[in-house]
Amino acid sequence: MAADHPDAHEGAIDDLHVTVGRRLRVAGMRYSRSRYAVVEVMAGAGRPLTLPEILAVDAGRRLAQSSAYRNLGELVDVGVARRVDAGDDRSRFELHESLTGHHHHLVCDSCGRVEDFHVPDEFEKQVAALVEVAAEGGFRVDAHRFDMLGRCTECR
Amino acid sequence: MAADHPDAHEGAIDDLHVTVGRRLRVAGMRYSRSRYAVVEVMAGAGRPLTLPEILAVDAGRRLAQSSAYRNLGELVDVGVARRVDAGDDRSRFELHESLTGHHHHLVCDSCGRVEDFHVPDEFEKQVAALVEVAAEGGFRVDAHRFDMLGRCTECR
DNA sequence: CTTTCTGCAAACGATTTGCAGCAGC
DNA sequence: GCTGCTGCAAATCGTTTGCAGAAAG
Repeated sequence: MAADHPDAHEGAIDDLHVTVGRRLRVAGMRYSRSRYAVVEVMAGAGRPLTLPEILAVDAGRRLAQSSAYRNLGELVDVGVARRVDAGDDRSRFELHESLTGHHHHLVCDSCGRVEDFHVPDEFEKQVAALVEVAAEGGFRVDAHRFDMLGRCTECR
Repeated sequence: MAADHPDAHEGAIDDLHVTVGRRLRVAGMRYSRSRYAVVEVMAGAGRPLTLPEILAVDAGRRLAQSSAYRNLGELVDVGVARRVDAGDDRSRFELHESLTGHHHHLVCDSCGRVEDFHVPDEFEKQVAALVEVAAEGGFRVDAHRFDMLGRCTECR
């Protein structure tokens, strides 16, 4: 539902894989089937997924847990994926914002589910102002994170 | 913001301990020396601390790691402390916002250090508007989290 | 005294890593 | 063939938990 468009144009999912393949190659890595599958799953989710969730969706492929973790770590390193923290003990992963567009999250304290949430430019402008304030204090801001925590529709 | 505690008056540190003691008592718990020490350390830090940091500051008291974790968990349960997530693998703890006031964080990606950061009301108003949007979508927002990630003065 | 803490050590669970064999170019 | 990737199992590491003895009230 939240699989909106991101940057400039970017048409189909094909472009996504082309881009991912390029980023991996630049880093001297191969775009193996496992990695392709993991990217495919994240692209189709529209929200950050835990590793068990990624393995489940990709069930038919019998990808080893350790390989999935390894792949995700590498995808994060080359700027294709991002690790999302939801407060519970497990990490979640989503495609990097350079591929899906800047957004924030709604985190359910009950079930842990995380949904994407897009905010108006107005809000981001305010953030830009705060980045300035932080810079004046000697802190160089590279990114920001805004999450709203509460109860999702299922858990209310 | 945050679940308001009726006894959340801000003032001297004495008041802090009185308040903490009351909240624990209400929950049928005692304000033991260990818990007092942990609260004291957090109050003096002014930023979220990891468990090793808390134990270090409180070195002279030889508090067992497991007890510290247990105390912190309980303090979180009774609304005296809050667990802060900084992206790395360890949790950080700070006094609950009902005791210190609402604020956000600056997180250093390099050293992991987390600093408190207060934002103008203007910003919080925007957040309130977003909370409305989320509510319309069926998500009940109980709290929010805004962090700016980057390099602190030490690590630039 | 009775109930709630604490310390110690063992248990946990998510994530990481060493290694031998398989796949990609 | 090289080189990099995968599966398997063992190793990590922060955090949690079971218990018996030590405080708090």
